Amino acid sequence: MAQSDTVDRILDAAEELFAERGFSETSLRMITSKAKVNLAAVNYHFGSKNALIHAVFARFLTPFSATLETAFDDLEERCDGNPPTLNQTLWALTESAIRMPQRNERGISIFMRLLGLAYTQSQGHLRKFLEQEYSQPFGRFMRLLKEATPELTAVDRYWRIQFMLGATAFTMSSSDALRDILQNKLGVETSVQEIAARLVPFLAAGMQAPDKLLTPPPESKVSVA
Amino acid sequence: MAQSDTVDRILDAAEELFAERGFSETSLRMITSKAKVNLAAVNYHFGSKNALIHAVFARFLTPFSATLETAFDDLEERCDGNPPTLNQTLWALTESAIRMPQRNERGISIFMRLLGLAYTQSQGHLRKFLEQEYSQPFGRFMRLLKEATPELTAVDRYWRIQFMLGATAFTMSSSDALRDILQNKLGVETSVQEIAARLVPFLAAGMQAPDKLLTPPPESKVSVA
DNA sequence: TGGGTCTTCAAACGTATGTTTCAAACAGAC
DNA sequence: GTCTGTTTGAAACATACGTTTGAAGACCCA
Repeated sequence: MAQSDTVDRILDAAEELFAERGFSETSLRMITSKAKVNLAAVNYHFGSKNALIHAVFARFLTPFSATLETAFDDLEERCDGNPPTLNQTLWALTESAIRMPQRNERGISIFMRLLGLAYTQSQGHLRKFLEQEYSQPFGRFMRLLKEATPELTAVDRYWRIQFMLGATAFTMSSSDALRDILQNKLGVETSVQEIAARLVPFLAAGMQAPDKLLTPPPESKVSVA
Repeated sequence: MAQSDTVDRILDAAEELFAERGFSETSLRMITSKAKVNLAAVNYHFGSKNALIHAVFARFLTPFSATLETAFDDLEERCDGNPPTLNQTLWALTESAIRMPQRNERGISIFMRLLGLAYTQSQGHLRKFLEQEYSQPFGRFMRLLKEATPELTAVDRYWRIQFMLGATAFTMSSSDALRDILQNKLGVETSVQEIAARLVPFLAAGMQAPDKLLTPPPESKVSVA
Protein backbone atom coordinates (compact mmCIF):
# COMPACT_ATOMS: atom_id res chain seq x y z
CA MET A 1 0.00 0.00 0.00
CA ALA A 2 2.60 2.52 1.11
CA GLN A 3 4.94 1.40 -1.60
CA SER A 4 2.49 1.36 -4.46
CA ASP A 5 1.27 4.75 -3.35
CA THR A 6 4.71 6.27 -3.66
CA VAL A 7 5.42 4.45 -6.90
CA ASP A 8 2.16 5.58 -8.44
CA ARG A 9 2.56 9.14 -7.26
CA ILE A 10 5.99 9.26 -8.86
CA LEU A 11 4.67 7.76 -12.09
CA ASP A 12 1.74 10.19 -12.19
CA ALA A 13 3.95 13.22 -11.63
CA ALA A 14 6.63 12.03 -14.03
CA GLU A 15 4.10 11.26 -16.73
CA GLU A 16 2.60 14.71 -16.52
CA LEU A 17 5.88 16.59 -16.36
CA PHE A 18 7.50 14.57 -19.14
CA ALA A 19 4.50 15.25 -21.35
CA GLU A 20 4.63 18.96 -20.54
CA ARG A 21 8.34 19.60 -20.79
CA GLY A 22 10.13 16.65 -22.33
CA PHE A 23 12.54 14.25 -20.69
CA SER A 24 15.81 16.07 -20.26
CA GLU A 25 14.01 19.27 -19.34
CA THR A 26 12.32 17.53 -16.43
CA SER A 27 14.51 16.94 -13.37
CA LEU A 28 13.98 14.31 -10.73
CA ARG A 29 13.59 17.11 -8.20
CA MET A 30 10.66 18.54 -10.14
CA ILE A 31 9.07 15.11 -10.22
CA THR A 32 9.59 14.27 -6.57
CA SER A 33 8.41 17.66 -5.36
CA LYS A 34 5.29 17.46 -7.51
CA ALA A 35 4.70 13.94 -6.24
CA LYS A 36 5.38 15.09 -2.66
CA VAL A 37 7.92 12.33 -2.29
CA ASN A 38 11.53 12.20 -1.23
CA LEU A 39 14.12 12.69 -3.93
CA ALA A 40 15.80 9.35 -3.25
CA ALA A 41 12.55 7.48 -3.76
CA VAL A 42 12.98 7.53 -7.52
CA ASN A 43 16.31 5.79 -7.45
CA TYR A 44 15.12 3.46 -4.73
CA HIS A 45 12.02 2.29 -6.59
CA PHE A 46 13.13 2.56 -10.18
CA GLY A 47 16.92 2.55 -10.14
CA SER A 48 17.56 5.50 -12.41
CA LYS A 49 15.89 8.28 -14.31
CA ASN A 50 16.01 6.31 -17.55
CA ALA A 51 14.35 3.35 -15.86
CA LEU A 52 11.64 5.70 -14.62
CA ILE A 53 11.05 6.88 -18.18
CA HIS A 54 10.70 3.25 -19.25
CA ALA A 55 8.27 2.58 -16.42
CA VAL A 56 6.12 5.54 -17.42
CA PHE A 57 5.85 4.16 -20.93
CA ALA A 58 5.31 0.60 -19.83
CA ARG A 59 2.43 1.59 -17.59
CA PHE A 60 0.26 2.73 -20.46
CA LEU A 61 1.86 0.93 -23.37
CA THR A 62 1.49 -2.59 -22.01
CA PRO A 63 -2.31 -2.46 -21.58
CA PHE A 64 -2.58 -0.52 -24.82
CA SER A 65 -0.71 -3.11 -26.82
CA ALA A 66 -2.95 -5.80 -25.35
CA THR A 67 -6.05 -3.82 -26.31
CA LEU A 68 -4.60 -3.33 -29.75
CA GLU A 69 -3.91 -7.02 -30.26
CA THR A 70 -7.49 -7.96 -29.47
CA ALA A 71 -8.76 -5.15 -31.71
CA PHE A 72 -6.70 -6.59 -34.55
CA ASP A 73 -7.94 -10.07 -33.69
CA ASP A 74 -11.55 -8.88 -33.85
CA LEU A 75 -10.91 -7.07 -37.09
CA GLU A 76 -9.31 -10.03 -38.81
CA GLU A 77 -12.03 -12.33 -37.57
CA ARG A 78 -14.73 -10.02 -38.90
CA CYS A 79 -13.01 -9.96 -42.29
CA ASP A 80 -12.56 -13.70 -42.25
CA GLY A 81 -9.84 -14.40 -44.73
CA ASN A 82 -9.87 -11.09 -46.57
CA PRO A 83 -7.32 -8.53 -45.50
CA PRO A 84 -8.88 -5.59 -43.60
CA THR A 85 -9.10 -2.33 -45.49
CA LEU A 86 -6.87 0.64 -44.79
CA ASN A 87 -9.72 2.52 -43.11
CA GLN A 88 -10.53 -0.42 -40.91
CA THR A 89 -6.92 -0.85 -39.87
CA LEU A 90 -6.47 2.81 -39.03
CA TRP A 91 -9.71 2.88 -37.10
CA ALA A 92 -8.79 -0.22 -35.13
CA LEU A 93 -5.65 1.56 -33.99
CA THR A 94 -7.42 4.84 -33.31
CA GLU A 95 -10.24 3.32 -31.33
CA SER A 96 -7.87 1.26 -29.25
CA ALA A 97 -6.10 4.46 -28.29
CA ILE A 98 -9.26 6.43 -27.63
CA ARG A 99 -11.05 3.75 -25.68
CA MET A 100 -8.18 3.00 -23.34
CA PRO A 101 -9.23 3.41 -19.69
CA GLN A 102 -7.89 6.80 -18.67
CA ARG A 103 -6.62 7.91 -15.31
CA ASN A 104 -8.12 11.35 -15.94
CA GLU A 105 -9.59 13.46 -18.72
CA ARG A 106 -6.17 14.56 -19.93
CA GLY A 107 -5.09 10.96 -20.16
CA ILE A 108 -5.30 10.66 -23.91
CA SER A 109 -3.47 13.89 -24.55
CA ILE A 110 -0.66 12.85 -22.26
CA PHE A 111 -0.55 9.41 -23.82
CA MET A 112 -0.31 10.88 -27.30
CA ARG A 113 2.17 13.51 -26.33
CA LEU A 114 4.48 10.96 -24.75
CA LEU A 115 4.35 8.81 -27.85
CA GLY A 116 5.19 11.83 -29.94
CA LEU A 117 8.07 12.73 -27.68
CA ALA A 118 9.39 9.18 -27.78
CA TYR A 119 9.42 9.49 -31.52
CA THR A 120 11.04 12.91 -31.79
CA GLN A 121 13.31 13.36 -28.77
CA SER A 122 16.47 11.50 -29.61
CA GLN A 123 16.58 9.33 -26.50
CA GLY A 124 18.49 6.30 -27.67
CA HIS A 125 17.71 4.22 -24.61
CA LEU A 126 13.97 4.85 -24.98
CA ARG A 127 13.84 3.85 -28.60
CA LYS A 128 15.75 0.67 -27.83
CA PHE A 129 13.41 -0.11 -24.93
CA LEU A 130 10.27 0.42 -26.99
CA GLU A 131 11.60 -1.57 -29.91
CA GLN A 132 12.34 -4.67 -27.90
CA GLU A 133 9.26 -4.48 -25.72
CA TYR A 134 6.58 -3.65 -28.25
CA SER A 135 7.86 -4.83 -31.59
CA GLN A 136 5.05 -7.37 -31.96
CA PRO A 137 1.96 -5.12 -32.17
CA PHE A 138 3.96 -2.62 -34.19
CA GLY A 139 5.02 -5.27 -36.66
CA ARG A 140 1.49 -6.55 -36.91
CA PHE A 141 0.20 -3.06 -37.68
CA MET A 142 2.80 -2.75 -40.41
CA ARG A 143 1.74 -6.09 -41.88
CA LEU A 144 -1.89 -5.01 -41.93
CA LEU A 145 -0.95 -1.76 -43.64
CA LYS A 146 0.94 -3.69 -46.25
CA GLU A 147 -1.97 -5.99 -46.98
CA ALA A 148 -4.35 -3.03 -47.12
CA THR A 149 -2.29 -1.24 -49.78
CA PRO A 150 -1.16 -3.91 -52.21
CA GLU A 151 -1.16 -1.38 -55.04
CA LEU A 152 1.77 0.52 -53.50
CA THR A 153 5.38 -0.31 -54.14
CA ALA A 154 7.41 -1.12 -51.06
CA VAL A 155 9.24 2.20 -51.32
CA ASP A 156 6.10 4.26 -51.73
CA ARG A 157 4.47 2.47 -48.83
CA TYR A 158 7.51 3.01 -46.65
CA TRP A 159 7.52 6.75 -47.17
CA ARG A 160 3.80 7.17 -46.86
CA ILE A 161 3.80 5.28 -43.58
CA GLN A 162 6.43 7.69 -42.34
CA PHE A 163 4.23 10.59 -43.42
CA MET A 164 1.32 9.10 -41.53
CA LEU A 165 3.36 8.52 -38.40
CA GLY A 166 4.64 12.07 -38.61
CA ALA A 167 1.25 13.66 -39.00
CA THR A 168 -0.09 11.60 -36.13
CA ALA A 169 2.82 11.98 -33.76
CA PHE A 170 3.09 15.70 -34.26
CA THR A 171 -0.57 16.47 -34.06
CA MET A 172 -1.20 14.34 -31.07
CA SER A 173 1.93 15.42 -29.30
CA SER A 174 0.84 19.03 -29.44
CA SER A 175 -2.88 18.39 -29.38
CA ASP A 176 -3.40 20.41 -26.22
CA ALA A 177 -1.65 23.47 -27.61
CA LEU A 178 -3.34 23.14 -30.99
CA ARG A 179 -6.74 22.86 -29.35
CA ASP A 180 -6.09 25.99 -27.32
CA ILE A 181 -5.04 27.91 -30.42
CA LEU A 182 -8.17 26.87 -32.26
CA GLN A 183 -10.27 27.77 -29.25
CA ASN A 184 -8.78 31.27 -29.24
CA LYS A 185 -8.94 31.74 -33.01
CA LEU A 186 -12.33 30.36 -33.90
CA GLY A 187 -13.93 29.74 -30.55
CA VAL A 188 -14.30 26.05 -31.29
CA GLU A 189 -13.89 23.29 -28.73
CA THR A 190 -12.36 20.06 -29.95
CA SER A 191 -12.05 16.68 -28.32
CA VAL A 192 -9.27 14.25 -28.99
CA GLN A 193 -11.88 11.98 -30.56
CA GLU A 194 -12.77 14.68 -33.06
CA ILE A 195 -9.14 15.24 -33.94
CA ALA A 196 -8.82 11.52 -34.60
CA ALA A 197 -11.98 11.57 -36.68
CA ARG A 198 -10.39 14.23 -38.87
CA LEU A 199 -6.97 12.68 -38.92
CA VAL A 200 -7.93 9.22 -40.12
CA PRO A 201 -9.54 10.35 -43.40
CA PHE A 202 -6.59 12.65 -44.02
CA LEU A 203 -4.17 9.77 -43.58
CA ALA A 204 -6.22 7.36 -45.65
CA ALA A 205 -6.47 9.83 -48.51
CA GLY A 206 -2.75 10.56 -48.42
CA MET A 207 -1.93 6.88 -48.25
CA GLN A 208 -4.03 6.23 -51.34
CA ALA A 209 -2.96 9.31 -53.26
CA PRO A 210 -2.30 8.90 -56.99
CA ASP A 211 1.24 7.96 -57.91
CA LYS A 212 3.81 10.67 -57.39
CA LEU A 213 4.59 10.83 -61.08
CA LEU A 214 1.04 11.94 -61.78
CA THR A 215 1.51 15.20 -59.90
CA PRO A 216 4.89 16.63 -60.77
CA PRO A 217 5.74 20.21 -59.96
CA PRO A 218 3.65 22.48 -62.16
CA GLU A 219 5.30 24.57 -64.83
CA SER A 220 8.28 25.81 -62.90
CA LYS A 221 11.92 26.60 -63.39
CA VAL A 222 12.88 23.14 -62.20
CA SER A 223 10.81 20.95 -64.43
CA VAL A 224 11.38 23.15 -67.47
CA ALA A 225 15.13 22.90 -67.20
CA MET B 1 38.21 38.18 -40.47
CA ALA B 2 39.23 36.69 -37.15
CA GLN B 3 35.91 37.56 -35.61
CA SER B 4 33.67 36.33 -38.36
CA ASP B 5 35.74 33.18 -38.53
CA THR B 6 35.09 32.38 -34.88
CA VAL B 7 31.44 33.34 -35.15
CA ASP B 8 30.90 31.13 -38.19
CA ARG B 9 32.76 28.21 -36.70
CA ILE B 10 30.53 28.42 -33.63
CA LEU B 11 27.40 28.63 -35.75
CA ASP B 12 28.47 25.68 -37.91
CA ALA B 13 29.24 23.48 -34.94
CA ALA B 14 26.13 24.54 -33.05
CA GLU B 15 23.90 23.95 -36.05
CA GLU B 16 25.19 20.45 -36.55
CA LEU B 17 25.10 19.46 -32.89
CA PHE B 18 21.67 20.94 -32.29
CA ALA B 19 20.34 19.03 -35.29
CA GLU B 20 21.93 15.82 -34.07
CA ARG B 21 21.05 15.94 -30.40
CA GLY B 22 18.55 18.69 -29.65
CA PHE B 23 19.07 21.92 -27.79
CA SER B 24 19.20 21.07 -24.12
CA GLU B 25 21.16 17.92 -24.86
CA THR B 26 23.91 19.97 -26.50
CA SER B 27 26.24 21.82 -24.14
CA LEU B 28 28.26 24.89 -24.93
CA ARG B 29 31.39 22.89 -24.24
CA MET B 30 30.48 20.39 -26.93
CA ILE B 31 29.95 23.23 -29.34
CA THR B 32 33.13 25.12 -28.54
CA SER B 33 35.30 22.04 -28.62
CA LYS B 34 33.85 20.95 -31.96
CA ALA B 35 34.37 24.48 -33.26
CA LYS B 36 37.89 24.54 -31.79
CA VAL B 37 37.10 27.77 -30.04
CA ASN B 38 37.32 28.99 -26.48
CA LEU B 39 34.32 28.36 -24.29
CA ALA B 40 33.89 32.03 -23.44
CA ALA B 41 33.62 32.92 -27.11
CA VAL B 42 29.97 31.93 -27.23
CA ASN B 43 28.94 34.29 -24.49
CA TYR B 44 31.25 36.96 -25.84
CA HIS B 45 29.85 36.88 -29.38
CA PHE B 46 26.26 35.87 -28.76
CA GLY B 47 25.55 36.71 -25.13
CA SER B 48 23.90 33.47 -24.09
CA LYS B 49 23.08 29.97 -25.23
CA ASN B 50 19.52 30.96 -26.10
CA ALA B 51 20.78 33.84 -28.22
CA LEU B 52 23.07 31.38 -30.00
CA ILE B 53 20.07 29.18 -30.78
CA HIS B 54 18.29 32.20 -32.22
CA ALA B 55 21.34 33.08 -34.31
CA VAL B 56 21.52 29.56 -35.71
CA PHE B 57 17.92 29.82 -36.86
CA ALA B 58 18.26 33.34 -38.15
CA ARG B 59 21.24 32.42 -40.30
CA PHE B 60 19.22 30.07 -42.50
CA LEU B 61 15.70 31.31 -41.89
CA THR B 62 16.29 34.89 -42.98
CA PRO B 63 17.54 34.04 -46.48
CA PHE B 64 14.97 31.29 -46.72
CA SER B 65 12.08 33.58 -45.95
CA ALA B 66 13.35 36.03 -48.58
CA THR B 67 13.56 33.22 -51.15
CA LEU B 68 10.10 32.12 -50.18
CA GLU B 69 8.62 35.59 -50.57
CA THR B 70 9.91 35.93 -54.12
CA ALA B 71 8.71 32.40 -54.91
CA PHE B 72 5.25 33.42 -53.76
CA ASP B 73 5.54 36.66 -55.75
CA ASP B 74 6.43 34.70 -58.88
CA LEU B 75 3.62 32.27 -58.30
CA GLU B 76 0.97 34.92 -57.81
CA GLU B 77 2.20 36.82 -60.83
CA ARG B 78 2.02 33.70 -62.99
CA CYS B 79 -1.55 33.11 -61.82
CA ASP B 80 -2.46 36.72 -62.39
CA GLY B 81 -5.54 37.30 -60.31
CA ASN B 82 -6.54 33.71 -59.75
CA PRO B 83 -5.47 32.13 -56.48
CA PRO B 84 -2.69 29.56 -56.93
CA THR B 85 -3.70 25.93 -56.56
CA LEU B 86 -2.82 23.82 -53.56
CA ASN B 87 -0.22 21.91 -55.54
CA GLN B 88 1.38 25.09 -56.77
CA THR B 89 1.53 26.55 -53.29
CA LEU B 90 3.05 23.44 -51.78
CA TRP B 91 5.58 23.21 -54.57
CA ALA B 92 6.57 26.84 -54.20
CA LEU B 93 7.39 26.17 -50.58
CA THR B 94 9.14 22.89 -51.28
CA GLU B 95 11.29 24.23 -54.06
CA SER B 96 12.29 27.24 -52.02
CA ALA B 97 13.54 24.90 -49.35
CA ILE B 98 15.29 22.54 -51.74
CA ARG B 99 16.90 25.23 -53.84
CA MET B 100 18.35 27.18 -50.94
CA PRO B 101 22.12 27.58 -51.25
CA GLN B 102 23.57 24.96 -48.91
CA ARG B 103 26.75 25.09 -46.91
CA ASN B 104 27.21 21.37 -47.55
CA GLU B 105 25.34 18.33 -48.82
CA ARG B 106 23.74 17.71 -45.44
CA GLY B 107 22.49 21.28 -45.40
CA ILE B 108 18.90 20.47 -46.23
CA SER B 109 18.64 17.67 -43.72
CA ILE B 110 20.00 19.91 -40.98
CA PHE B 111 17.71 22.73 -42.03
CA MET B 112 14.68 20.44 -41.90
CA ARG B 113 15.67 18.79 -38.70
CA LEU B 114 16.13 22.12 -36.96
CA LEU B 115 12.71 23.24 -38.08
CA GLY B 116 11.27 20.01 -36.76
CA LEU B 117 13.02 20.46 -33.45
CA ALA B 118 11.77 24.01 -33.16
CA TYR B 119 8.30 22.59 -33.57
CA THR B 120 8.58 19.75 -31.08
CA GLN B 121 11.05 20.73 -28.37
CA SER B 122 9.12 22.94 -26.05
CA GLN B 123 11.57 25.84 -26.05
CA GLY B 124 9.36 28.78 -25.24
CA HIS B 125 11.96 31.38 -26.11
CA LEU B 126 12.52 29.85 -29.54
CA ARG B 127 8.87 29.77 -30.45
CA LYS B 128 8.50 33.37 -29.38
CA PHE B 129 11.54 34.40 -31.38
CA LEU B 130 10.38 32.63 -34.54
CA GLU B 131 6.87 33.98 -34.24
CA GLN B 132 7.90 37.60 -34.06
CA GLU B 133 10.68 37.35 -36.64
CA TYR B 134 9.05 35.27 -39.35
CA SER B 135 5.33 35.76 -38.96
CA GLN B 136 5.02 37.41 -42.37
CA PRO B 137 6.00 34.60 -44.76
CA PHE B 138 4.23 32.12 -42.52
CA GLY B 139 1.05 34.15 -42.59
CA ARG B 140 1.28 34.51 -46.32
CA PHE B 141 1.63 30.76 -46.75
CA MET B 142 -1.46 30.29 -44.62
CA ARG B 143 -3.39 32.79 -46.69
CA LEU B 144 -2.43 30.97 -49.90
CA LEU B 145 -3.51 27.67 -48.40
CA LYS B 146 -6.83 29.18 -47.47
CA GLU B 147 -7.44 30.49 -50.98
CA ALA B 148 -6.42 27.17 -52.47
CA THR B 149 -8.94 25.23 -50.39
CA PRO B 150 -12.10 27.33 -50.38
CA GLU B 151 -14.22 24.19 -50.06
CA LEU B 152 -12.92 23.48 -46.56
CA THR B 153 -14.43 24.89 -43.42
CA ALA B 154 -12.05 26.93 -41.30
CA VAL B 155 -11.90 24.19 -38.70
CA ASP B 156 -11.23 21.44 -41.19
CA ARG B 157 -8.56 23.52 -42.84
CA TYR B 158 -6.94 24.29 -39.52
CA TRP B 159 -6.56 20.66 -38.57
CA ARG B 160 -5.48 19.49 -41.97
CA ILE B 161 -2.78 22.15 -42.03
CA GLN B 162 -1.56 20.81 -38.72
CA PHE B 163 -1.49 17.32 -40.18
CA MET B 164 0.55 18.58 -43.13
CA LEU B 165 3.00 20.41 -40.92
CA GLY B 166 3.36 17.33 -38.77
CA ALA B 167 4.02 14.96 -41.63
CA THR B 168 6.52 17.38 -43.12
CA ALA B 169 8.35 18.39 -39.99
CA PHE B 170 8.59 14.85 -38.72
CA THR B 171 9.70 13.27 -41.98
CA MET B 172 12.21 15.92 -42.76
CA SER B 173 13.52 16.10 -39.24
CA SER B 174 14.39 12.42 -39.30
CA SER B 175 15.06 12.21 -43.01
CA ASP B 176 18.64 11.04 -42.51
CA ALA B 177 17.63 8.18 -40.25
CA LEU B 178 14.67 7.22 -42.42
CA ARG B 179 16.84 7.15 -45.52
CA ASP B 180 19.35 4.90 -43.79
CA ILE B 181 16.62 2.50 -42.69
CA LEU B 182 15.25 2.27 -46.22
CA GLN B 183 18.76 1.76 -47.55
CA ASN B 184 19.24 -1.19 -45.21
CA LYS B 185 15.80 -2.68 -45.74
CA LEU B 186 15.29 -2.39 -49.46
CA GLY B 187 18.67 -1.24 -50.71
CA VAL B 188 17.22 1.95 -52.13
CA GLU B 189 18.96 5.32 -52.12
CA THR B 190 16.76 8.37 -51.68
CA SER B 191 17.51 12.07 -52.06
CA VAL B 192 15.78 14.79 -50.13
CA GLN B 193 14.28 15.92 -53.42
CA GLU B 194 12.69 12.53 -53.93
CA ILE B 195 11.26 12.54 -50.45
CA ALA B 196 9.71 15.90 -51.21
CA ALA B 197 8.36 14.59 -54.50
CA ARG B 198 6.57 11.85 -52.59
CA LEU B 199 5.49 14.05 -49.73
CA VAL B 200 3.74 16.77 -51.71
CA PRO B 201 1.19 14.46 -53.39
CA PHE B 202 0.54 12.79 -50.05
CA LEU B 203 -0.17 16.15 -48.45
CA ALA B 204 -2.29 17.41 -51.31
CA ALA B 205 -4.40 14.26 -51.28
CA GLY B 206 -4.89 14.45 -47.54
CA MET B 207 -5.74 18.12 -47.72
CA GLN B 208 -8.41 17.43 -50.31
CA ALA B 209 -9.75 14.27 -48.71
CA PRO B 210 -13.52 13.82 -48.69
CA ASP B 211 -15.32 15.27 -45.70
CA LYS B 212 -14.71 13.48 -42.43
CA LEU B 213 -18.38 12.54 -42.13
CA LEU B 214 -18.16 10.54 -45.32
CA THR B 215 -15.69 8.11 -43.79
CA PRO B 216 -16.89 7.25 -40.30
CA PRO B 217 -15.55 4.26 -38.45
CA PRO B 218 -16.73 1.09 -40.19
CA GLU B 219 -19.24 -1.17 -38.48
CA SER B 220 -17.79 -1.21 -34.99
CA LYS B 221 -18.88 -1.21 -31.38
CA VAL B 222 -18.70 2.58 -31.32
CA SER B 223 -20.85 3.52 -34.27
CA VAL B 224 -23.37 0.79 -33.58
CA ALA B 225 -24.02 1.90 -30.03
C1' DT C 1 7.01 -7.69 22.08
C1' DG C 2 10.99 -8.35 19.31
C1' DG C 3 13.64 -8.94 15.04
C1' DG C 4 14.04 -8.35 10.24
C1' DT C 5 12.76 -6.25 6.08
C1' DC C 6 11.14 -2.73 3.43
C1' DT C 7 10.65 2.22 2.97
C1' DT C 8 11.55 7.11 3.88
C1' DC C 9 14.42 10.95 4.91
C1' DA C 10 18.01 14.69 5.04
C1' DA C 11 22.31 15.29 3.58
C1' DA C 12 26.05 14.87 0.87
C1' DC C 13 28.64 13.27 -3.39
C1' DG C 14 30.76 14.06 -7.81
C1' DT C 15 29.99 15.90 -12.12
C1' DA C 16 28.27 18.96 -15.65
C1' DT C 17 26.12 22.99 -16.87
C1' DG C 18 25.79 28.28 -18.37
C1' DT C 19 28.07 32.28 -17.23
C1' DT C 20 31.69 35.60 -15.55
C1' DT C 21 36.24 37.30 -14.71
C1' DC C 22 40.42 39.41 -15.86
C1' DA C 23 44.80 39.19 -17.83
C1' DA C 24 47.14 38.29 -22.22
C1' DA C 25 47.25 38.62 -27.27
C1' DC C 26 46.02 40.97 -31.19
C1' DA C 27 44.43 44.47 -34.55
C1' DG C 28 44.67 48.81 -36.91
C1' DA C 29 45.42 54.07 -36.58
C1' DC C 30 48.31 57.73 -35.60
C1' DG D 1 56.39 52.18 -31.70
C1' DT D 2 52.77 53.26 -28.87
C1' DC D 3 48.14 53.56 -27.78
C1' DT D 4 42.96 51.95 -28.08
C1' DG D 5 39.55 48.91 -28.72
C1' DT D 6 38.50 44.21 -29.85
C1' DT D 7 39.12 39.37 -29.37
C1' DT D 8 40.98 35.23 -27.11
C1' DG D 9 42.49 32.33 -23.14
C1' DA D 10 42.60 29.69 -18.76
C1' DA D 11 40.39 29.63 -14.72
C1' DA D 12 36.91 30.07 -11.62
C1' DC D 13 31.99 31.04 -10.43
C1' DA D 14 27.49 29.55 -8.73
C1' DT D 15 24.04 26.43 -9.62
C1' DA D 16 21.67 22.31 -10.95
C1' DC D 17 21.80 17.73 -11.99
C1' DG D 18 21.49 12.29 -11.12
C1' DT D 19 22.94 9.38 -7.76
C1' DT D 20 24.56 7.44 -3.20
C1' DT D 21 24.80 7.13 1.70
C1' DG D 22 23.51 5.80 6.28
C1' DA D 23 20.53 6.57 9.88
C1' DA D 24 15.62 6.80 11.27
C1' DG D 25 11.03 5.17 10.70
C1' DA D 26 7.30 2.02 9.44
C1' DC D 27 5.57 -2.34 8.85
C1' DC D 28 4.71 -7.34 9.44
C1' DC D 29 5.02 -11.87 11.10
C1' DA D 30 6.77 -14.84 14.71
